[in-house]
Amino acid sequence: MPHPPPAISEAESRVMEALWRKSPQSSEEIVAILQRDSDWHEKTIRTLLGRLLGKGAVSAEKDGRRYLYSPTLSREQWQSQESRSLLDRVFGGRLSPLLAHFSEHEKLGAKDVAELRRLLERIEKKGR
Amino acid sequence: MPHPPPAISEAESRVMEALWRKSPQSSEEIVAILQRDSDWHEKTIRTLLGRLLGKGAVSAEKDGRRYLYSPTLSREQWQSQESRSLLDRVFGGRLSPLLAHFSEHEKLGAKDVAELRRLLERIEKKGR
DNA sequence: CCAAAAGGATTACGAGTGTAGTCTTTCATG
DNA sequence: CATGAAAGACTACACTCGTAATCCTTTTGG
Repeated sequence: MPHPPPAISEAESRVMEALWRKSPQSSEEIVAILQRDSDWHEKTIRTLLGRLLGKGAVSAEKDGRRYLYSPTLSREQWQSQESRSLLDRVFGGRLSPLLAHFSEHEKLGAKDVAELRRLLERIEKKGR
Repeated sequence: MPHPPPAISEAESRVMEALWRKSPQSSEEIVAILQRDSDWHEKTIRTLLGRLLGKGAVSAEKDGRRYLYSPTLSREQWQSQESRSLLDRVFGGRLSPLLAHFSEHEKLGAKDVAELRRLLERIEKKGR
């Protein structure tokens, strides 16, 4: 593997979000979207896009005189990286302390509980 | 509240770990511990300690000619902050997507499954 | 008493980040 | 054809972080 998985910064991840929702997209569209739900300057958004390109987290294909951008890193890959990172940094690499933490210190909604139940079921089924 | 919760960097959190395990401690002890399980230079460790002091994440009480340091931020508070941050940044602020993500993309160990089960039980009991 | 060690305070310096601004090229329009 | 707007490329700048080195005091061992 030539490239280590690119590290995406907080601000950059917002740009990725736009691309994960729809791709490919021109910078114009991306700028429009992000200006709608953030207060970033157009230049800022383009800079972030450029950095993502440099990192190889997005690719660009020429479309006439402009480019169309697409994510190279999937949202799932990114979520995995980030989750892994939290687990390793904060919870000694194990999921149980994270879960214990949530059960003790954070309130779980009905949806969370339902999801938990589904998760367990799936595991039990799979676990033969 | 005068101070927003201090942001602890990766390296700084290692120093916090030492203090969470035992406190108060002198910088000498902290340096010794961290030199044992990292390859940081003494100066580096002292710098990190100093930054944590500046951020208000640890406090120092004078003990003769030196200081004894104690954490101001608890490990649980920190874990909460970091967990919250992951959820907000990566999973739209909800726990279920995190769980769904783990169930679909990460392998869970027996311990994790057991913890999950206990968690669910506890919740069910509490939930009336 | 003096020189070295210990502890803390200050300074350093390159990479990454947030947040733009400027420069360049290229179409499109009057 | 000359201009101006749009997209991208390059530059900027302050701040955090990782990683120390240097400077200043105070204590202490010879």
